[in-house]
Amino acid sequence: MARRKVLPPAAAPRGEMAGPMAEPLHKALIVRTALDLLQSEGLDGISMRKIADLLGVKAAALYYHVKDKDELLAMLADRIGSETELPEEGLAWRESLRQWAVRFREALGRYRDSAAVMNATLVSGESRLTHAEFLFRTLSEAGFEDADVPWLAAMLKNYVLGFADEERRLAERARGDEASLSELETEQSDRFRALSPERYPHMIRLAAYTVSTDWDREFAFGLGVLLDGFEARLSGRR
Amino acid sequence: MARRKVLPPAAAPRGEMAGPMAEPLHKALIVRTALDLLQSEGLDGISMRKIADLLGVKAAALYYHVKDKDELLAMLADRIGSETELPEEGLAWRESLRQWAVRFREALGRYRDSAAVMNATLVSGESRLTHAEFLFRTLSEAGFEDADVPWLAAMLKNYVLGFADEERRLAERARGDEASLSELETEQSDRFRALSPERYPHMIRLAAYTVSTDWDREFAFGLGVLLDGFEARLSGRR
DNA sequence: ACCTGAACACCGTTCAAGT
DNA sequence: ACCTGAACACCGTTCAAGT
Repeated sequence: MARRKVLPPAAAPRGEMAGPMAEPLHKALIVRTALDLLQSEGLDGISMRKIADLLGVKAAALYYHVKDKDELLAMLADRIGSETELPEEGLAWRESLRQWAVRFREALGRYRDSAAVMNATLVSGESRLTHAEFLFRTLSEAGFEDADVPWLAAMLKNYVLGFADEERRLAERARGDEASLSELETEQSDRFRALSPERYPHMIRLAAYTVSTDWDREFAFGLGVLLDGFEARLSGRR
Repeated sequence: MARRKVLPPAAAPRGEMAGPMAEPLHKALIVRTALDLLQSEGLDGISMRKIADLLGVKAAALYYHVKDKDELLAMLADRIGSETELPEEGLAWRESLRQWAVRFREALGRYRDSAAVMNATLVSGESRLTHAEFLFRTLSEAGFEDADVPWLAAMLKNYVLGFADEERRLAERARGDEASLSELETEQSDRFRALSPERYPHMIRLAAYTVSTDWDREFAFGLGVLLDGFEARLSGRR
């Protein structure tokens, strides 16, 4: 059983900056490899054994550096989250939250199954805490009630994650089939036409809108609706 | 390796009603057994081999009745969805949607990891289609733009699913630890106290609100915010 | 300190063969 | 028609042992 020799994906920075408390070099390497694997095979394709293989090492070796797979996934989630840049200071709260959501979605879009990875783990790493702090601050300064702030923050986060997850599910259906886009659409509209017109009249009438979706527009639309709801809370209270 | 003999969970109704086109009796039995397993062990604990074991049969036998595990999960999702009763006719759209969301959440609450099961599969079964039709109809009759209806329906569905999923994640943390509720709360507030006050001032200030949550109140709150957003769309357009 | 060998206790799925 | 035996190609994790 020949083991294919694999070059580590982009050599780790091993400069003299590495002080005494230097972050365990291999942890970062493992995370990066796992991220590559996530990209190429998706969440289901990620396994301790494959990661080890890519690193030219036995699976057991990983457990010297990492507690278990869950810890690894949490680190992945934090890495993905860390790629969202916070909006600049001084924006109005609504624009600030809007930009955060847009950028968060973009970051999620850069990795396969990223929403599922985020959902599989609780907030723990530094980057995700920073994002929570940003949301809390923005909402507080906007004048929302203290008790409402964590709830609103969760809603916004869940909106983006839920949206990204749905996008992924549809994208997954397209993968594998050759003619990804148009074929999927005709297939879906066939599914709609097969429905009983007496039982599902509205679904059939609106089939056209469901079948071919402009994801960017849908995301912006939903974000607007959600932030309108936020705003209502604000003007209602004062 | 003694195999424990297990009585099938509630004998299947095998009356003379079973005509020539009778639904394959065993499909229903498999689904019920899987549902029991979901309840007792959670989504991760569900496996074809365990289901077969509970039925006193070999795993391979299941593949005579069911295409693969994904199909089984989709059937589970549809069963869970089917336990949501639609609101009565004649309610105002807002109250109708509110009730639907409350009942959907209740149905999800009756099974472990149900939100994850729903998310793992696309809408396909009859019950989920019926729910979609209900949402489409209610939104259409409320006067929303045709193009917006599917998007709004998705938002509401995703709100409930996201909420239920978050609830589950927190509940999972509690499981296993003995003093489930209060211990979890103190543990969480310890995590907050450990945060750097310079970096996370708002998170620390609002820790009390994050730590002990009244899930019912939070759900109702978020639902109100979301429907406010819907309403804004309506009054803006006309 | 860091890694391997080997094992344990699992998976989903296929398929020829039995009844 | 319905199920079993047996195999294939996988999993995550542990732990004594090697260097």
